[in-house]
Amino acid sequence: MKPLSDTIEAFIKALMEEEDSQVELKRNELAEHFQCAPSQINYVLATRFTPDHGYVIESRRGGGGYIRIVRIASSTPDDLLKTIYQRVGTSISHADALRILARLQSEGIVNEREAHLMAAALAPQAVPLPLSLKDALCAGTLRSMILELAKRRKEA
Amino acid sequence: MKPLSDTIEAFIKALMEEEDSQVELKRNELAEHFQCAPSQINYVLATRFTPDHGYVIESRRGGGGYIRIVRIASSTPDDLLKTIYQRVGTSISHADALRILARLQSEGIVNEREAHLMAAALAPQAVPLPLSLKDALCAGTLRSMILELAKRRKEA
DNA sequence: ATAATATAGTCAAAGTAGGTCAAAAGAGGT
DNA sequence: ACCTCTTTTGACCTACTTTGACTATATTAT
Repeated sequence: MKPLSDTIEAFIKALMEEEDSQVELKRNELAEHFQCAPSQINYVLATRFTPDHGYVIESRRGGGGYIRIVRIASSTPDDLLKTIYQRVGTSISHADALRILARLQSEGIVNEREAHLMAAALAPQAVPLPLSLKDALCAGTLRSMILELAKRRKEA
Repeated sequence: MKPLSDTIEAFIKALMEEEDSQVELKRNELAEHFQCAPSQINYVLATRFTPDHGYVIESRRGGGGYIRIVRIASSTPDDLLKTIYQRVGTSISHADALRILARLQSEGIVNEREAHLMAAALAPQAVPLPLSLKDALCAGTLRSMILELAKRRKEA
């Protein structure tokens, strides 16, 4: 049984397909539709529609309130790589790193196979490291791979 | 009386026969079915479905969690991956790791871009680690990527 | 203005599910 | 009996999901 979150995510993405990379929805209606707590919607947004994923959320409360999800217009791939590189910084959680990989794939900068390969490189290794170091290592590896991608773009 | 582990192993293998060398199962359900501790399942996986045995495991926790077991096919490139995987072991020098990447590329298992991406993941990170750990980390990362390649060959 | 109503946001707790590890139990060999 | 290897279990851990109580903000009615 797939978790509701996945279903809601797919639902929203389907909507975005139709409407030019942008949807506006009512939190309560959506929650009603899926028979779940309204905050469930927030959870889905927070875990699957973050800026790392390439989305921006706008919303308003009160009467006539809404939630708008906008797909960030992609600049050139090179700019994007630069931005992401900086975002990674010197420490990043494994979960955030995976979000960035999803982004790279959805932007067509890497294909699915490459994304999985990169994810494999980031997998929590059997090397027992203190948590603080792990995030640093994750960042270092990811940055290194991003640089490689950027470099190849130049060469091509 | 045959140990439970053998029975569970056989059960899983039978499942894999039906479903194209690939099963997805719920740890708790399986444990329930065999009236054993859930961790028993992990034991079976750890002792009978390792990469050395030709299997790769993926899993997810939380609601909707699962364990997927994928059998690595045994055509020639797969055998090579298997061999290389064993060669890597639990510790490998950076230089040796790069040689292995060269090999993977010359065998046509990865293309140049992928080889470079993998090399980037293995680049000595700016994380200060004792040399012994670095080689272990290098091995872990490389093994992880090799498994990913093996898995994808199966899926393709 | 103020109050009522309609939304959305936050956060922590509960729920679900797999992972790890070490100790206890069992089986076989000497 | 004793040692060793394998199996089995349970306590504790980590990760992901779902919910609900409480909060914040906007609109509408009085």
